[in-house]
Amino acid sequence: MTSRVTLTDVARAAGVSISTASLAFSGAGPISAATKAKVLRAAADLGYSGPNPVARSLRRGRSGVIGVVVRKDLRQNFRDPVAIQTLDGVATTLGESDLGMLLIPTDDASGAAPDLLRHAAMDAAILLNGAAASAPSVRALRERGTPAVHVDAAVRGSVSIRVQDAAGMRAVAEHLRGLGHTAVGVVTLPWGPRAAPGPLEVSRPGRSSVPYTAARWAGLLEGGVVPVVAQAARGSWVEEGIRAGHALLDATPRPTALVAFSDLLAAGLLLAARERGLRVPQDVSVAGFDGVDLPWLGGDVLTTVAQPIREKGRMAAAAAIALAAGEPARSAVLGVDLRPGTTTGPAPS
Amino acid sequence: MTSRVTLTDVARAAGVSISTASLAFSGAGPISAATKAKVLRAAADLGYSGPNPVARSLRRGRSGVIGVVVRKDLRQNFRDPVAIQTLDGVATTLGESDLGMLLIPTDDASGAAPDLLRHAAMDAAILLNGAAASAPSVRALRERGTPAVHVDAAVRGSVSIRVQDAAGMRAVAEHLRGLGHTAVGVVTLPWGPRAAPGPLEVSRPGRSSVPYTAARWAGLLEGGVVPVVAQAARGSWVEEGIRAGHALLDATPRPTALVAFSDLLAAGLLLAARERGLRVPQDVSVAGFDGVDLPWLGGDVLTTVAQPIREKGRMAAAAAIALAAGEPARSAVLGVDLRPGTTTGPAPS
DNA sequence: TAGGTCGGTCGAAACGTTGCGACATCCACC
DNA sequence: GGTGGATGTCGCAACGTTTCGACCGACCTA
Repeated sequence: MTSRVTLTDVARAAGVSISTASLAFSGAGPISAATKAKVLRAAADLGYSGPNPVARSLRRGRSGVIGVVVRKDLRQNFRDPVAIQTLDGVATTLGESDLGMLLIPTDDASGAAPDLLRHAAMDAAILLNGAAASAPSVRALRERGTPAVHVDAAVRGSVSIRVQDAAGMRAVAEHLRGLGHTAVGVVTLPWGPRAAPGPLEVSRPGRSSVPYTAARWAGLLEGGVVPVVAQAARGSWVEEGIRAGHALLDATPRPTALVAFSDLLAAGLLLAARERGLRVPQDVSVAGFDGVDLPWLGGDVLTTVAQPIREKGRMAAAAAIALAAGEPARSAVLGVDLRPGTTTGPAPS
Repeated sequence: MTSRVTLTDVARAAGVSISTASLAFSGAGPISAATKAKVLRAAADLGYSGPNPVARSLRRGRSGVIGVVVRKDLRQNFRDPVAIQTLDGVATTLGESDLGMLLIPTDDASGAAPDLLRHAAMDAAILLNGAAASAPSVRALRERGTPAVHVDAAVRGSVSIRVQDAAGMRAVAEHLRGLGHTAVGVVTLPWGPRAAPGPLEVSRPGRSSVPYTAARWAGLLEGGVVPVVAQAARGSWVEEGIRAGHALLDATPRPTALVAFSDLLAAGLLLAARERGLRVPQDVSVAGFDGVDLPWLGGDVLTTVAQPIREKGRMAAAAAIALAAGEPARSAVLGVDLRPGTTTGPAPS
């Protein structure tokens, strides 16, 4: 039902050859103004709305679509301001090049890549958020020969766009040490696709299989902070922060500072502290990671590490565009920025 | 660079005709197990990863892609839990049919439909959130002959999926009247693409050009509540709720109840009231619309009208799938449900 | 043994474009 | 007046698939 009328019909109606009619639309190649007008006129008369995109793609060998691989549960995915801003950056840059953005939800837990990923028409793919960098997805793209850009994860032989996770967390650690904190509690992002959420053995937590989670933990240690108690979250959600917050504040001796691997988690920590009647930062300091806006936090300004999220998305899109065109693309690691707020202060004596 | 090897190569390598090789993949039509295995074997050897989706689409006359038209600024769009859940519903249902989801950001303000909307390959389109139902987008789809499903907006001659906006707001109005409130302040969703945000003339506000905003306002009146003061928001954001909340609470006499056209706005109202040291609901009642989770609200449970957001998305997707297949689809208006919480109470005497 | 059926395979014709090379036509210039 | 270069226009061959109808054995039934 799309368009029954084709370029052939238009050409016939205009009294020109198909090639000429094509020129009138593609704009590439010499064509007289008169002929062009004649063709466009005929097209309008027939209700022809431009060349069939599928046929054009086939002929050109490019679909004009970039696949964006996201977590299956969009609800949880998009509840995360980081994911949203990344996506926004991607959309902005793709839009500037008039490229389509095909959303491909994948389920990390299931062992197989979705059909869409294996069969949809696309010139390149962007795997968002590291989480989607699960083996099946990556393998499926390899098999298809579709070039891929990984965000927040380094994959051998692929382009990746990341931020300085370790350095950022190191800065937080040093900030807290400078304030005299020695008893620090931590809530991390999920430790791995199949790792259980909840208490984490602080002495030897093992290495997280999520690249940025591992890097942030490492940064903490590099900065000289060895957490006295830690919790792994199920996701970057406020509720998880609240839950973890209570768990961490139950520890004895009570930590004087809490660090979260995301701002949403940090917000949860803050709320948990408030629920217990603890003053922030007098009784307990709280720091996060990401640098997103949390307008509902009230007067507090969260101490956090700002990462250039939107820029990350833009760079990923730019890389994907290059790869789609057959050009090389470079990986990048973007800088982060410790932004002290009102939620961290000197350790209580 | 996608796949240089084609079905022709595979057929040759397997020693069968191209048609037979095609059958081995499409599965449609009779083919002996032996031949099929032979073909798949040859395909694996050559690194052939299945039929080229573009060529298949051209031949089949269907692209397997549904366009989803959203507001240009994804950041603001996806900050809205309603939009996200709708999208989640759409994604779920499309995923079940292995259909692709092409995100098409549109700028309502600009007069033209984006190139993507006019030229991308898709079998049908879903216009989300009413906001995207601006004339240029709709016209562009009409011209292309692409069937469209409108969410939260009724467009003549198109399928639309909506909720009972008026009835929901009427229920809120009756609820508040039952509690004895007579001085009610309101913050609405944007009044129109070009309408100025800020104070609204309550006696004759004019008709909102946004369908659901108009319907909710009408519902309020039907329920017997004539606002004593009103503010139009710029969008469904907490910050706007806070701003509007202060403006509304500045009115004299101060309203005893505040109604918001969305839960995010209601959350803002709540925060504004708290900032002023007002007790909710003893000093002022607050009600919202949507029924989304706001885990960071603290102990309060917002009185609101729950709408089946995810279901709305699913129905829109189902309708789009039907239209894409050339089948008819029905419009629908989904029911809503007043859910009294702890934020509304008797009017102070 | 002849006729009918059916499972399996194949050729060829689309699907709707684009772009290369060929071919006119015309003007300018020596 | 002939040569050369623009300038438009056109035919034709892809692009990689699917699908329709034809074909050909083999098996079944009368």
